[in-house]
Amino acid sequence: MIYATFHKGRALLTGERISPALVFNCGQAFRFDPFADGYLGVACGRVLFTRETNAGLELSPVTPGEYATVWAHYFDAALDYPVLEAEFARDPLLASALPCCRGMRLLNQPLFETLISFIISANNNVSRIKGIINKLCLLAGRPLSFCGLTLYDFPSPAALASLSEEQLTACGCGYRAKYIQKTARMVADGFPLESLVQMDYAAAREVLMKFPGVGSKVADCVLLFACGKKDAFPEDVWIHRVLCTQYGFCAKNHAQLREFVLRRFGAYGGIAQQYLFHCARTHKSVVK
DNA sequence: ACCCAGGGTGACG
DNA sequence: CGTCACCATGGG
Repeated sequence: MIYATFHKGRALLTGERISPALVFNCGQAFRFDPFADGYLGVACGRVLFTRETNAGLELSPVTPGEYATVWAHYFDAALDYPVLEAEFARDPLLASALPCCRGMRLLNQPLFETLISFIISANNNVSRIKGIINKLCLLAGRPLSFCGLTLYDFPSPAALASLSEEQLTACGCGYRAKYIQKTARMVADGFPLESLVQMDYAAAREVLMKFPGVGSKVADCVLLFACGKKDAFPEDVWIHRVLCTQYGFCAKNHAQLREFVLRRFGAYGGIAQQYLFHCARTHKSVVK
């Protein structure tokens, strides 16, 4: 259980450990970077500075109202991670991944931003993904000020849709420029993205995969990181190697993967995936 | 020069 | 349903 207290424009979260370094560097979010003794970034249209202290996780600038309406959900405060991890620990292989994931947490991120970000992620690496997104924000995002600095919000669907393919290519989008433009236009033209949250996993996935540049893996990332579908299990090259080498299961298609994952990890398989993914990526030799 | 990165698309069997 | 060439881009 997470408890929030407030003092002088800051929120202090206690009860469950949340590590900004882990949360913002595990490949789920691309807009937070080290700043001073914490991490600074933009999410949900606001600048946020986070800092891990002995007392807990500090968030600023945050009012009690903003925490209640925005950040509690963003940091997935309703889900008890220690309880979940205790459940995970019953799986010996997953248990061995827990130590390198202390303070891990899945964020509930804005839908449009997540959709575009993971279209960009296709056949790409994290540092380049961050660079591309940063340029898009600089070009078409609303400016936000913080301590004399100017940061930029992620572009609205309309703002992103208004960019030319040349502008998108100039940001480093490469062959994904067309996908981004088409997807942004579909959303700007009124596609009800938020309706995905109410749909079940299979239905929402089917809808998402109709967007250009969204295939099996990107759809699962959006479902897990922005639609609250904790059973979505994105399978990239890393997690494929983990399942294959450690679990002796090499999925041949999505149906088979889903069956295995549900049986092995249950309704929170997507979170298990994130733990295994992060552990594999930080100890490359284990699986490579 | 080659390989890889949180893959998707389209063509073809 | 499965495979496979191709797709920009930058860093190792």
